[in-house]
Amino acid sequence: MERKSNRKRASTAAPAAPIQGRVAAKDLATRLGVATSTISRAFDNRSRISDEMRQRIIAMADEVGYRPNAIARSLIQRRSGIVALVMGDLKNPFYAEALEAFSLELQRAGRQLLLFVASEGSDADELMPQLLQYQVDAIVVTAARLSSRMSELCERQGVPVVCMNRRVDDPTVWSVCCDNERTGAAVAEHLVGNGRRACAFVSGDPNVSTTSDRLRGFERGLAAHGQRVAACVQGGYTYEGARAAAAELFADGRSDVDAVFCVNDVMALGVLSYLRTNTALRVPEDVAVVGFDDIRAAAHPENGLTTVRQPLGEMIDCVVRLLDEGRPQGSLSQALREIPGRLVIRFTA
Amino acid sequence: MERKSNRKRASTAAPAAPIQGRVAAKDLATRLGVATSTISRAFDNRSRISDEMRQRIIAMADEVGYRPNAIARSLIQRRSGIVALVMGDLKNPFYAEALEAFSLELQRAGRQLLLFVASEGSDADELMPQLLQYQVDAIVVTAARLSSRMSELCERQGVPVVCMNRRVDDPTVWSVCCDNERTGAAVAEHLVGNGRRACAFVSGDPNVSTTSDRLRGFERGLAAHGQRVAACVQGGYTYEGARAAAAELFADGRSDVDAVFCVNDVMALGVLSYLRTNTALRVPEDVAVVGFDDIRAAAHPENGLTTVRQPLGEMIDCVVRLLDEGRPQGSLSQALREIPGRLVIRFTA
DNA sequence: ATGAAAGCGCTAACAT
DNA sequence: ATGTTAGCGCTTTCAT
Repeated sequence: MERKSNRKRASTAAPAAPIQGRVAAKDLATRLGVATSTISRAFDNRSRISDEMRQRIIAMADEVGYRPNAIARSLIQRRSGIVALVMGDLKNPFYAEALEAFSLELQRAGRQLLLFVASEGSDADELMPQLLQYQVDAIVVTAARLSSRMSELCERQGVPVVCMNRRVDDPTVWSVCCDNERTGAAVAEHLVGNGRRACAFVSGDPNVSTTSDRLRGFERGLAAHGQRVAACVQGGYTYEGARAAAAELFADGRSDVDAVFCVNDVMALGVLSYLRTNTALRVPEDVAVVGFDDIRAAAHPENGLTTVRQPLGEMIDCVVRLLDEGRPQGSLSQALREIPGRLVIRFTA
Repeated sequence: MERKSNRKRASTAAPAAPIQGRVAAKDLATRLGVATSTISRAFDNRSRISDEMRQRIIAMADEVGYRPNAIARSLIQRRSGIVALVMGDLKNPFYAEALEAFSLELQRAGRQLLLFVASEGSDADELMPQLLQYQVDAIVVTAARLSSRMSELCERQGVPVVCMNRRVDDPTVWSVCCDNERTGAAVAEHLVGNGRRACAFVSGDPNVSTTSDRLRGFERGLAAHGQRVAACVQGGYTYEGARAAAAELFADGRSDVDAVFCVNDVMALGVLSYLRTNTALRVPEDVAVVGFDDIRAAAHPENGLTTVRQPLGEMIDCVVRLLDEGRPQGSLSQALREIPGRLVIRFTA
């Protein structure tokens, strides 16, 4: 088996030649005295080929270490098998868990995951052109903004987009969320039901649906009992941000706030930390704290955080199913999948 | 501009046609009355092409939304620009942080990241063939085992492999680690220096270098002061596992153990939690706790965990640099890059 | 500086 | 059931 490439190897500044000595279908075909198309068929289960021939080919392939080149296949099939995932903050364990689950689910489906991280502040826009070059079959966006310009770009290329844990006002893009508004209301019910009279809200980015939907529900739930949100501060989605927010909330040392609903668990843990290490206020006696996501740390005994469990598994399943649906065809509401979340009551509220 | 594909569109069970209406170099070329090779040159900076021509082409490309197909380019250049990353447990914030940093670094270098997660217990082996099909330029493995059979497979394909946070006894594979043994010894020094007399060790998988190297250093450091490891229990790398390990360690209620060194922070936090919520032992007065990694939660005021900071940024930089080096050529020790870690003293030891 | 032509490795239509 | 042929979209010689 000699190398048959007559192309001169770039001996210039090429940063190491990664592909070399690979055996191609042609090589196998020559060795076995069959056509390359037969080789191809041996690796396609729905193809008519004799069992005996397939055996021979697979055996030889194993021997010489042949596997079909997925890049070449993608080119001709115009389907790469690759799904792009644009993520925001992996420091939030919720997204790390989501990523792990999503990756496992895709692997099971025999698809590949091309990962992009939208760094602090930046949105998904800059990454889009780069990612489309790789002919991904679909794009999943979470924890990052997606402009309508980019949505149009994807539409033109015919690439389905699904936003996870984000609701987008765009009927050409799928959105998969927890039913944020209803669960927001449920949190309010729970707090008021336990006699809380001054409920504060610690938000992330108020322009993101995840935050605004939960807040709207929370307000509605409070309003049902004649209450309003006692205070609304920004926590920037982070533990440190939430500590600062808590400092603001309980600054004078005897704020009347007796409950805090945080838009995610990371922030709830920050608030908890502040209350416990910087104030004399007791949780839950003096102040109740509620989070959102139900990350693993929420259940740790020293935290015992009351929170809303996001149905991560179901959300992921839904996302993966939508990948094969193409782009949504119907109305805005048809492009939205809301999956019920559940209030998990532990010890902080 | 009409679609020029005469290939019949599979109207069978094709799960939504992801690629459609895309504009190719040929289309651009026709519109501009130039050759496709000229289009190609306009997108290659080191190519000789007149500025004016390039302008025209780029302008038209922007107008019609053309971008070169990276899949086709990969095929001909035999270089995909894709790096595969095989990760283990993303629930450990250290790996989530590592992933985020690595992704950002690759994006900066204009390369793509194909992510694989080796699910619980499974190793990287099953993923390898699948991943090699995609003609990745290099493979980074972390938090997963890599068999020598797989290493050989990669060698045959000429694909460089670098193991991060893992030391592998294979001179054909790069290993990038913190200097685990030295820092393990430093932890022992610190504990003994503070008067500890019965130091326990909470390990992960004893067959993984990360654990065994740290333990060896720890033993050496203790031995220098005539001490030995008082007890060695398994924590399985998890918070829950570490709580169980701590329960074992302090079962009789008055174990003589006065220090615990955990092979990662997640476990150290588990031990801390157990001590604080299930025993009357005070940290650090009665028991010292030391972790490894310096994840963000270690610095949280309610934890104040003394730990070893892994030089994550430097490690990532090193990994990315090695990707362009091809496979290591020299001896085992030349294939190993050890980067100094640093003991960060907070309040638990 | 640009064009023409070959071909990366594979699959799929069309033959037999 | 297998072979022949064309071509996916691009880059890269080789000509001009």
